Amino acid sequence: MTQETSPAISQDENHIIAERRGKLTEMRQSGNAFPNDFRRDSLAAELHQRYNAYSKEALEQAEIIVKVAGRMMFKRVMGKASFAALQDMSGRIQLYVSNDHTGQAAHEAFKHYDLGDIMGAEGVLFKTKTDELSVRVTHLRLLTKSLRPLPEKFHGLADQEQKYRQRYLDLMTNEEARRVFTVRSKVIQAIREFFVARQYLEVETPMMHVIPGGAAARPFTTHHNALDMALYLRIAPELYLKRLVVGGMEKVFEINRNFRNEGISTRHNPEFTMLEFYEAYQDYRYLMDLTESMLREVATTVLGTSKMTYQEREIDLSQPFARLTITQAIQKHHPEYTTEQLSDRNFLINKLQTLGIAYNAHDGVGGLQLSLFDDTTEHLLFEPTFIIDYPAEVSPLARRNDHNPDITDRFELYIAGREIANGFSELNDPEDQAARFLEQAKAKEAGDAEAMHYDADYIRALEYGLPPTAGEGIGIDRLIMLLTDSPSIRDVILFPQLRRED
RNA sequence: GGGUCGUUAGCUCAGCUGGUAGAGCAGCGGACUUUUAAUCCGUUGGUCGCGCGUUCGAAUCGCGCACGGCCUACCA
Repeated sequence: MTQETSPAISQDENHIIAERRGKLTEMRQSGNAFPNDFRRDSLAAELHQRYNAYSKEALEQAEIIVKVAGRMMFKRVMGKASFAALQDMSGRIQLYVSNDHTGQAAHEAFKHYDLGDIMGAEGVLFKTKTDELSVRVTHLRLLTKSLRPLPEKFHGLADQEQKYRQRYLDLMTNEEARRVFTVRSKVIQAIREFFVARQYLEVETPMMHVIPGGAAARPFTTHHNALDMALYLRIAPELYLKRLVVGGMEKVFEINRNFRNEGISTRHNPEFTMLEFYEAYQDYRYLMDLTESMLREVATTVLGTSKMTYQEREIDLSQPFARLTITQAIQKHHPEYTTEQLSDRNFLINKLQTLGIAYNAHDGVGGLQLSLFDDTTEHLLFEPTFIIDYPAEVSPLARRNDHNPDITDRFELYIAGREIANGFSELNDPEDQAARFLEQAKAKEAGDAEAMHYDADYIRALEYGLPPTAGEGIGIDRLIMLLTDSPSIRDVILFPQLRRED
């Protein structure tokens, strides 16, 4: 629009691009090089589904005329006849282009078409010697000239960086990439249907927050010019969704992006997709049951099964998920710790120091147990496991347990050694919430960059009365990783965050 | 941020202890009317990521930088 954007094709571009550019110039001279009047009437996969079962003879007799369009992925020229494959959104269909049926002039023109060109073809369905459903082309048109050569046809695109930067190439050439992102789309669709079927309302709350809240994380900062004020990209939608419950939306959910200004890894992208949902008059135990059914239902709907393989290990979502407290989980995997030791502050501090695990010196027993758990046990929770009874000091938005005010009615769900979900009975006591915000604000002043702000507007909302409510967040990207057997979060995000290219 | 591995033709990759860069695919020219990673003949194509150094000589050895993968840290 305003300036050349890199990577521009330079004058001394490689000969392949120069060759193709020459062909495009010829097309421009002989008419509209970018026509948009071809309409297809069939998709590749539909044709295979409907006609693969036909015999050669039956197909010839039926004389089925189809119009297909797509990108040319292979081309085999054999003198007076040729084969090519068109790839469309559903799959591939083979074309048979020949002097006899397509005409000599059109066939000669076809010989100069390039892999990657987008074309439209009309013809009659038939089956080849080897029984492959194909279109015997009568009319062929080049719809969009491709100037750049495709990645190698057999190996596809292998370079990880290029797959992420130029995802379209990955999608063009790698079936696995298409599969992963199709599954992703279907999973989100299935989740939506799961909640809508239960009378949940889908909502969208602000992405730009005046006070970032709802999670312990560092936000991205931006600035609104007209208002002349700092804004933060949201780290969680939680506080807004609970305001909606105050307003009477008793069942709400949101599937949208969160932004956290932290490191990047195979499990972290600065922007990631989160499902959050809230239901009034329910508690965290109900959420655990609901989560189990949802994951089972989504997996069954999308994959056809609730059993899957993740990085060569079996995950079975059909069995009831384990439910363990933090200390039970530690002891299950590290039986050497006694219950007495795990409730002894001095023992825990000693142990954490010995193991070289970072911990907060002000933490009580619960926080120290959690530090030990995070470092020694979390990664071992391969089978779906709910960890329950989180300490209040690390759960500033969760309701205190009725029998033990030091812990909250909260759980996290671990699968394949990773946190997938975090849910709790919501703290709806505005005075307790105010006190906890104050503690967070104090921690922030003491240097904890991830501590929460005091959110007076949220307290005001609670003072109108939040019904007893259960709420949960599920990391969608990580869930997709499990369901698609992807080792890196970058494999399930279309355009993961990378450094600038130049 | 730290550690580690990588970056060679448009793509996939070789290139040993330093001796002036190669294959397959793609491309170009030719043969071939049912191919399946089509085949056969001929052929074009390289700032070996960038910079500095060591050396008579560097894709190869050393240092620095850029980008990426993996591990790790912060986190979901």
